[in-house]
Amino acid sequence: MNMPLKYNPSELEKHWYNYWMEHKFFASKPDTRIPYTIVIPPPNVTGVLHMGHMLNNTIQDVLIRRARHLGFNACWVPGTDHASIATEAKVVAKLKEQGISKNDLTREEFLAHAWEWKNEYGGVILEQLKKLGCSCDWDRTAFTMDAKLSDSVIKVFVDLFNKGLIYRGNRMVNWDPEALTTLSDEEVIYEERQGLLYYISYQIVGSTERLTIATTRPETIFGDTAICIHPEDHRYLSLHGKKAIVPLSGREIPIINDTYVDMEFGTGCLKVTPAHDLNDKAIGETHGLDIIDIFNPDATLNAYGLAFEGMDRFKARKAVGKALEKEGFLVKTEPHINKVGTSERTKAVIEPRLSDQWFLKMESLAQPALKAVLVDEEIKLFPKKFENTYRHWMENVRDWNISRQLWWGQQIPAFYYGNGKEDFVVAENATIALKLAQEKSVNSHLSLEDLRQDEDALDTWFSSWLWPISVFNGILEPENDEINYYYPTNDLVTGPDILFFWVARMIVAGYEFRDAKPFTNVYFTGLVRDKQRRKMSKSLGNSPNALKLIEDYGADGVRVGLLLSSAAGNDLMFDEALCQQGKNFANKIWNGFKLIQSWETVQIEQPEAAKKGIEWYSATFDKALLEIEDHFSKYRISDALMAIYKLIWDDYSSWLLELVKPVYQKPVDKATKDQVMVLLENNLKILHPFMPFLTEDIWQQITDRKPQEALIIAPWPKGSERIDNVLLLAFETAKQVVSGVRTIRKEKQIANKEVLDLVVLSDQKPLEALNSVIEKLSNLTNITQTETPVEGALSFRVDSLEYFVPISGAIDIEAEATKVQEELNYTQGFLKSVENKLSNERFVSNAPKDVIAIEKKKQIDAKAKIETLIQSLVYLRS
RNA sequence: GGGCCCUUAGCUCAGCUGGUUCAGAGCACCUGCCUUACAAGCAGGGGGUCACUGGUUCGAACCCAGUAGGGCCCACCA
Repeated sequence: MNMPLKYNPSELEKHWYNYWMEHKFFASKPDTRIPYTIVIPPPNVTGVLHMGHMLNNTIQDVLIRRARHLGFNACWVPGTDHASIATEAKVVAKLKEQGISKNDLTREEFLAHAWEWKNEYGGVILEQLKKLGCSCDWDRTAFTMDAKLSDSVIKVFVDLFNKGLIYRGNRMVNWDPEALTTLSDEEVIYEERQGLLYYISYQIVGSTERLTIATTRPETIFGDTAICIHPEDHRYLSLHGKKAIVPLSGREIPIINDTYVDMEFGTGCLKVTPAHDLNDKAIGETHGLDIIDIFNPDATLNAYGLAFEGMDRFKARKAVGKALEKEGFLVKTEPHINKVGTSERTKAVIEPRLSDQWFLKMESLAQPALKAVLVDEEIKLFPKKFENTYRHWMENVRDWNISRQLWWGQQIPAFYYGNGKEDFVVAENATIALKLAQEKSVNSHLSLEDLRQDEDALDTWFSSWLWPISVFNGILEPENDEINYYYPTNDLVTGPDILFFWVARMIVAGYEFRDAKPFTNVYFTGLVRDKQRRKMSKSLGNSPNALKLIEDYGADGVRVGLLLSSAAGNDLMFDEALCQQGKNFANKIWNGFKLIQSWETVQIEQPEAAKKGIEWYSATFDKALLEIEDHFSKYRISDALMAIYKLIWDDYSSWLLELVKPVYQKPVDKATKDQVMVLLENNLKILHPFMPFLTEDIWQQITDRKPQEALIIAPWPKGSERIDNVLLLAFETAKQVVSGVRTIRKEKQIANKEVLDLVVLSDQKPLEALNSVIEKLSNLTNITQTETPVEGALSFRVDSLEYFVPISGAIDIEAEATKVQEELNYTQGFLKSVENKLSNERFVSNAPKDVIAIEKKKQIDAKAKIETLIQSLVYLRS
């Protein structure tokens, strides 16, 4: 067979992906096997693959492929999220480019554009996942606005409303003036901003007195409806019951008392603007204050802003400041750092705003979800530290604002039939709504035309929180076979940034709608950062092009590169060099295969060295397998990969292959080739989840295979329960001897080709078992034993035995003696510390028996070694 | 302001119930090698006061307290 010299990923990847698809290896249907299910965290439908997705989905693919090897019915459900706010913003921007304004379109027209956009670009990211090798069951691809998923959302809304958990309320909400919608608390990111604290003086009505307040937002004085002071503040006792005049507008507002005011801050006087601050609103409610909203939805000032009407809030802030200064109301300004809420999506500064919104009561819903993670441990979070964060959020969970002033999404199924506050009904559709409305209003003449559906859409997360259920249609048909088989799912792999948005809410939804957890394990990946530890972001332009990486390094190389340094929960400092390492690894394996493949076999006896080597590698493999299992069980994916990496690179390639390799152009015995091939196959099986393409390719090259023999579904190797530790230990010693000879070769510049002798100084029966291994790897003619030191030879020590390599030419006796002396000094020091320990009575009486035994063995070994060292020294200097 | 976590080799990180798997790994680095599978490689090698200070202990990277630095989450102080 002709093999290319180097591994060439791009063509092979396409080929094998098609092969897997063609034979439906990714597809899953309920059967008698145990299911293993993952639902993908659905990426934004209009998104493109970035490094976070790559990491995330590689891990999922590793888990799902491993589950397939282990014989589970593995099902990975892919899909996308409609991402209402982000997608709507993109569609609006695109329309704007075409000269179309959203305001000129009807809801239906706009949605038509949005769907068009979705249909055009919606599949892109999923196609990119295929390039990465993701083995999703693509027939199951779901979208959060598919008919069934949307119907599920509506059903759930109606259900929760009927349970009294959803309510409509006029509340202070987070308003994004750019997206023109409200945001949930979770979508607001607080940032420290340098600003100014303005000290403004207010005239007291009917007096020449003035009082000074401190504010960061002078533009909101037009919304002031009171000045508030602390009732016990001695400075202001005279002001109780008086009124003040708002500068610039001239309105009279009351001066009120409330213990909320912090006497220490600013001047101890607080201006109260109930429409634009949550606390002010609370004060306003206790004191029955008016509410004056001074902003338009886009955060420009409205008519209350008088001369500043139409001006943006930040421009208005400066302008008002100037006007106040000009009119003599501004006492001073001070630099001041405050925290400003910004929109996660648009980065716009959030404006607290009073409006009618829909809310979901969370407190009772949170209880089972809290218990499941923290008490029953039905759901495990990896790393565990996130349980603290989870607890904190869940215990202080606030009602969830679920309405958004957007069109792209599920429209809120509330129907209004009149102008009264309670003149609405909630129902799955207009027909049912009409019936309910007729009953509620006691007006049987109401018709469909009289109903107005709420204009708002639901928060995207209000559909994705159902994802693990709704992809199996478990809301609409709660007893269908699929949901009963696949739910609860097994693992969820996602970023910690959506712990609250998504993970916590899915847990809530799971218990509320299925009375069962949505998944068993949650694995949180780290954030992908660049080498300078900066978050990867579009604006910084530091995010590499994911597809370009796959082109350059191969999907397998990129997968390895990403996984190698991504310990669970730690951020991953992405460096392309890691992908290079992955690519190198692929090439290494490729070449290893090429070597075996090239061997001609003949019927000759298997060399002893090969036999021993194969035995040893089998044991090493079994041991590694246990270690790998352990890593997987703890979701230490990176460590599992590293264990395989070292197994294949060091143990398999550097030791085993070198050991069984025939001399150039000489044939090899059949047993060796066959056995090494089996070992290679086992390597491929455990590596396949990480490097699916390369491994499948080699697997199929080893021999012609039927589809049912494909590597992707090959059973995971069964390791031996008992590991031959004696052999492993003996081999370690042999390796050290080999290293010893190699070091001598290197130091004395003796070519590898030159055959050497090795003499072991020992009065005991020497260990001959692995001599064949040592001879082969060190290129020795034979190993002999002696009871006296060898003259004119270089020496080294392994454990308590001394080895001699006789060489022609002069030996630098002094150098040899110095080397021995140094080792003697070290060993004597070591012995002293051991003996100190052993002569310490408290150690002997307190330490466990086995620890003492170990120390005693150390003592004996050290003593023996010292003796041989002294002998050598005496001999060298004689 | 409250809570959680981190600090180990040049870099990224392991190090489990304190004791020979305790000072490790990968990469990077240095020195030889184009030795016929692989220079995308092979062989050999150097490198750390385990952030700092104190305590507990026969024994501390590991437990406790404090200090310094870094990160994350939560929170309405204008």
